[in-house]
Amino acid sequence: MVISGRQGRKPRADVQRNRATLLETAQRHFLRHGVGTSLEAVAKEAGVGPGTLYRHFPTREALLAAVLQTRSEELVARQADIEQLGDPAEALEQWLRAMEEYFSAYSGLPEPLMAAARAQEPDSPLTIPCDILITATDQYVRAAQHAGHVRASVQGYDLFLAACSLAWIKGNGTDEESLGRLRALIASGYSERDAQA
Amino acid sequence: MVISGRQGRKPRADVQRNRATLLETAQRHFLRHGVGTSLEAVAKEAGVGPGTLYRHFPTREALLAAVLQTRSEELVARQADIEQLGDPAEALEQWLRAMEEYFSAYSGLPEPLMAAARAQEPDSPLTIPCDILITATDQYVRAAQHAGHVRASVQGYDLFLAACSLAWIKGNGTDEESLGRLRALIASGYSERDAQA
DNA sequence: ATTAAAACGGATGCTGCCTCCGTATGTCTT
DNA sequence: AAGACATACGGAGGCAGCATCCGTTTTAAT
Repeated sequence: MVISGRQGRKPRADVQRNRATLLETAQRHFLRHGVGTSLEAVAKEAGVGPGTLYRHFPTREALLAAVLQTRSEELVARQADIEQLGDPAEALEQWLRAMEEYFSAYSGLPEPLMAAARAQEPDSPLTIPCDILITATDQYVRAAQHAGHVRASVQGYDLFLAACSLAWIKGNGTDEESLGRLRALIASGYSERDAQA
Repeated sequence: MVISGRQGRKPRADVQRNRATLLETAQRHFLRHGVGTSLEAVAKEAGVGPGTLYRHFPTREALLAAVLQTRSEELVARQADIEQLGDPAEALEQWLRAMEEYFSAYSGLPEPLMAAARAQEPDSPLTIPCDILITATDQYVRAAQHAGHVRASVQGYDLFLAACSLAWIKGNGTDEESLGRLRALIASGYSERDAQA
């Protein structure tokens, strides 16, 4: 019996090449046509057959998760920026904006995110990334609560849902004005009323 | 040339019968399988061909609008209840809940509602119903503002969006607890801070 | 009963999903 | 360098749903 970590053979070169091309093409199509875009079209434009696409990414969600993975560096970068500023309330707000923008990148993204977030069993490739985001949100929330800026009843998960919703609304074409008002409304909703810096 | 209002002929009996059967069947399918259910299946179960369905309701949205129409009596009834209570803040809150429940009736309903709400040109059969709801919301908002219970910056449209979002979240399977917290957060967001009854 | 308008319904063409397997490609061995 | 073997490729094909079109049937009027 062989230890599973040991590989008897170098992986083939075309595998990684195809995977990279597929990811790149998928990202473009998701950007242009939303998350529901035709996977056949992606495969065709990537110059591979449908079978190859499905072997690399068995489901649409798997492909989506892989594309998001490559894009997650943005979020990490913004986290670094956010940690710079000392104000926990400001940090929370910026983090929520960062998530919202991340979620708005492709139209139709919030739906699968929500579906993955509620799942306990990681039955979706998006579940783990979602949990990471929720945990991160919860940390920002706790910090702001500790500083007396955010109501005690608020949970990170709640604000994750809120960010998802805002992204969903934005993706459905609502004007930036109404969106801004709603965002402010939510912010005012989670803020502690007599908060003073 | 005949005045368009005058009908030369009694409408055929099967027309109305089919229409009624289709609406009834569609409602059941929307309830069970969501708004995205197969229209072919609806037609088959209603005992008509696909052509008949599409003649009566040229698009999925048209069918949806017609189904919602029959269900709108609920909302009207709740409006009557709401007008009973004198408190405008309470009235607004109950109205928002009523809309949220109405929107949650079929999974996948919030999406087309949002799409119809933002459209200026009534290019969708849902646009007019949506506008009615938004206007009604605005009236509840104004009354509550006048009584000093709601912040001046809030608009009816904003809370319509909020109700849509809550319904969307609920439809995606979020537990009732988180949903309740989010609802409270929103309520606290639009309320005037120093409001006293 | 006849006629003509109006509605029916299903065959049809299309797109997209996903799988399966014969074939091609790349890697290791000698 | 060449053969052998594993691995990946790709596209044909089956399936489901959408939306349309037109020959046929049903219905109301005469």
